[in-house]
Amino acid sequence: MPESIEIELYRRLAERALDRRVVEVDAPDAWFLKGGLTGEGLAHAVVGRRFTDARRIGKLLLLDTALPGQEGGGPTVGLRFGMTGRLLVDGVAGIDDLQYSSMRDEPAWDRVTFRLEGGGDLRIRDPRRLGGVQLDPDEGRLGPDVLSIAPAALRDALAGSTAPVKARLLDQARVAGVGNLIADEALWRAGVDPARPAGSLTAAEVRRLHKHLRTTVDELMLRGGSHTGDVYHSRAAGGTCPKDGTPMIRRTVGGRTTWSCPRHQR
DNA sequence: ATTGTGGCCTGCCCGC
DNA sequence: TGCGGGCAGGCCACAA
Repeated sequence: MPESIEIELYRRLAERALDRRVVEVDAPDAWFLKGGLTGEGLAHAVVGRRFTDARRIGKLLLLDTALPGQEGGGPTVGLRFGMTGRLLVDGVAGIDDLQYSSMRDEPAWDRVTFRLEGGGDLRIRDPRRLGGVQLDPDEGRLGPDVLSIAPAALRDALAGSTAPVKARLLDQARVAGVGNLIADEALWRAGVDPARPAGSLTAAEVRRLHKHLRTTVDELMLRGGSHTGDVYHSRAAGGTCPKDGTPMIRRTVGGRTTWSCPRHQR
């Protein structure tokens, strides 16, 4: 599913749409528009403007707008992809292989399309409609981004909490961009039990988790997705730990299906 | 405030 | 071969 890794790849793809005037907006699915936004409101906000910047905070993709010849001043379009949303620019997909979604070329799943001058478009295609589009989303609600979080910031995000460390990692207000697969992979690499109270981690464990969070995201980005982790294929019945061969255990932690190694994750 | 739970969405997979 | 019940998880509303 799209986590920060996939959204970052989407962001890079979205840069192809920069500095091209939006000539039309097609938003056939009212449910997909969030925060009271309507199709008319979205069209009014962006038609005649161009996207000036493609930014990302966690799993939120942000497209800034401005009138031609101006630096800014237009609203910001926020795109969320849920777990099955894909971004397409000029018919090119940002991700070839998206777990739990469908790769079928099905235009009926296009929830919002921005048509650009000279042909071409930027569209969000989401079979399960778990994503959404919003104007000027509150960026302040998101914690530091996992791609750049500092050790001290991770420490602060975990300190003093009785919630499972995995739940804290998945809380976008604490750390932005960690999804279920990255959380399981990083905790597995760091040898930390996902169910441990977040505040119970020692300083050394937090440093270790920080290191593995960062390297996990970097590596999986190079490999092409959040489903390319070392432990990914062990997240199934009968799966064994790639480190020590111990049968993996499946639990619900932080409300999410969680796979971990009972031997080396402590 | 913090933490946990349930529901939303629907294509796909599995077993019958 | 067709059918139907679970399943997947990001996000939000709500409860305690």
